[in-house]
Amino acid sequence: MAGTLAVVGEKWSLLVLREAFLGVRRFADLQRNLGAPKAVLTDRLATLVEQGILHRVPYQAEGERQRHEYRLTPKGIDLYPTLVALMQWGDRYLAEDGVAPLALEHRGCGAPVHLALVCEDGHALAGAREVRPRPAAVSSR
Amino acid sequence: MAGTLAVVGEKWSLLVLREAFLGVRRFADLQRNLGAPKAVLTDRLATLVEQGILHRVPYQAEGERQRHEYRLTPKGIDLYPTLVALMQWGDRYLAEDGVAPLALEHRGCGAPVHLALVCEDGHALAGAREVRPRPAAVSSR
DNA sequence: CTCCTGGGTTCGTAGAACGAACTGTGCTCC
DNA sequence: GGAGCACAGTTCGTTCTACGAACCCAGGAG
Repeated sequence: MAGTLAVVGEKWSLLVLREAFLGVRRFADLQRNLGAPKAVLTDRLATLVEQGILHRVPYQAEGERQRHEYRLTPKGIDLYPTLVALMQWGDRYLAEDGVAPLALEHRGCGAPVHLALVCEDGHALAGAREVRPRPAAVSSR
Repeated sequence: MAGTLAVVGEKWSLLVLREAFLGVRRFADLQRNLGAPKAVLTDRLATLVEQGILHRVPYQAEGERQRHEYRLTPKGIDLYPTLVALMQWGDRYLAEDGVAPLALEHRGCGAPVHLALVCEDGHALAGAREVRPRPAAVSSR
């Protein structure tokens, strides 16, 4: 977990990924939506690419010169639950008007989507208190 | 989501919360386990308390003077899925020996626990691609 | 030829994190 | 009853990072 934070825990990384999940792929759009300094954004994108979370893809729009855009790799897509978890907590505790700014719905069935803790026997867990952490192997650290 | 990151996105906050979920409550233990500078830890604990995520509880161990410890509030406990999400991703992509350093099991049934995306009609979703984001109300932001 | 836009890089400054040293308080042990 | 110790901080000086503004370069449009 510390490792994950080392990879995506820097100030703008997760916000960049949120934009990526919303379909924003181009540098200028990211910069405008986030309001981050360009230098920082450049750096965050570079480390995300380096970590294999984003992929730099060249493309060419009609009547424009070649540019490149940033797309999520499968490794990046697997960060989705993390983003959803942050969103849900924010919706619950920080939504001023009681309305979440972004709703997630199941494509096709239309019902709202949320994260749940489940165990492999199929039980749904109510909360953290039903979970017991168990250290795997006794190693260093 | 940006709000959530503003609250718990600073460098050590989520690590402090991980320790809290593992039962570490005392300043010195946190400081030892995390290796963070004391000044930073003091600051992070103060803001977490201020945000209502931790609670500062005085206690008195036998034969010791009064001290205080930090406990999770319900608001803090609701951050559990976020922590689990980060953990799962780290286990999948960063575990060197292929073994997760910490397993979560369902108290009572013993089966491994993980996070799942579900919709309110009870369908389990395979991944981010089955989710459609829908902006709620068009406001200022 | 000049302007504009996308995607950067290069500054100087302001703020944050770091480690080490210091403070204070209530133990226990000699 | 004084010395030492552990816990919980605070203070201090240095280093690292973020920030905003300015600059650069390429290609297309006017």
